[in-house]
Amino acid sequence: MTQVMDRRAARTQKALHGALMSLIVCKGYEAITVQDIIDEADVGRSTFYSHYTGKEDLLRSGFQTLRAELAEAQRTAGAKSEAAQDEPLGFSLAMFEHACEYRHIYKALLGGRGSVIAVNEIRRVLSEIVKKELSGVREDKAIPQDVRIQFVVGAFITVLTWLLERRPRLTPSQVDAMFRRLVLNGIGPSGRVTSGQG
Amino acid sequence: MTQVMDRRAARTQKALHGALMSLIVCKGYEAITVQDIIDEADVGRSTFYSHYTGKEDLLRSGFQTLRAELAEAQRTAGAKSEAAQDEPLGFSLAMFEHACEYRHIYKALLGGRGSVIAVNEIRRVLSEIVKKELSGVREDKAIPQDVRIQFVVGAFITVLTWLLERRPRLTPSQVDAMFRRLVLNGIGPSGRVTSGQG
DNA sequence: ATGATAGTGAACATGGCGTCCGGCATCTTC
DNA sequence: GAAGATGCCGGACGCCATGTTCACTATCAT
Repeated sequence: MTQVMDRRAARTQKALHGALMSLIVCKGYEAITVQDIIDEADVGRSTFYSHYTGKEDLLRSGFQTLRAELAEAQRTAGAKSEAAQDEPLGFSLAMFEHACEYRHIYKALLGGRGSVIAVNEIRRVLSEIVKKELSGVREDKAIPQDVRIQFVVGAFITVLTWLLERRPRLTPSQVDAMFRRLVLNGIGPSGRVTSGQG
Repeated sequence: MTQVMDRRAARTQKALHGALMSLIVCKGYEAITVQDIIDEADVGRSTFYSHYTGKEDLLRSGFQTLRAELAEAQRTAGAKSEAAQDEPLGFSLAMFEHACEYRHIYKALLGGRGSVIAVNEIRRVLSEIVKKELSGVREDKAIPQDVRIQFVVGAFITVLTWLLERRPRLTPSQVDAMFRRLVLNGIGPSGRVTSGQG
């Protein structure tokens, strides 16, 4: 797939991806038209369609890159601190750091007018990671493993979205601590529950 | 707003809402065109645009009804079992029951090709409910209240989506138990339970 | 009965989508 | 390095959905 590709084609695809990213940051995914993309990338209309079936296809193909980058981030983070290896959910800190680095893109993708496709893709990538992390955890309760996986992924996206939209200035470590607290302990045990109704 | 409305206008709006719901179940929100809606509802094109600015507006207006219905469900559920009042997150069981009753609609709205708008609206409605429920809980940790709210809402939607897409045959009670377990205790400590859970 | 209010359906302008074809830059082969 | 093959380029075209307008008709209130 990533074989010797015509230099022209490579240049075109790179330009298209870059254009899409810029536009996502500028005006959000939904509002982007194919015309915008080819205009920004400065390529012909038919060229676009000879590479991708539409803007959705282009976006999806971009997530191949993201997947590789995340895997890389996981690897380097694992090497950096071995503590992360031991802890359950060791992936989260590296992920938060990666997300903070590409804040503007993640924000546009996850927030307000983002696309369902993007969120789903992110969910898929995260699910794979979490699945591996949870494979060593005992499963004695009545909660299926896939529910647990989706629960963790959902919580991560929740915290991440909140971070991107409300508190840009927190450090990844602080956010990670919140995330782990929520996922590992929930909201019940730590805070004393007095009465349900206020 | 809900004043004496011209019988004709009322009939039209009802027909449009019904048509939208049917179509959502049939082909999913995204694939619906205005033409589909007015065709299904058997009203003129200009009539549609005299009531709503587009299909998004029609959908949003439908959530006013949903909001009222949920409030009603909360009330009747609260009256039915007083245990739900005492427990934290007493809203969840009634919500799961409501969702199971309108399974096909929720599934089309939340699942695969659903709209961002619908999910956001559902999140908003749920956030209000959860906010009230959590108002009595102490907040001494480093986790802001709004994060906690979004965490609960996210977990609820996660479990609900999973229920709708994977396990249609579980009872609301069973699903509710799973949800509470996850939200209150998390996935970390294998058996640690502080609050008495059945 | 008579205005007033609301719905009807066809036609129109707009704009994005996806395709097609003539033209040309780049790669291969000798 | 020249000539043919490859395949990208870009403008033009048809299609479809959107949202608006207008002359006309049906229903409501007085």
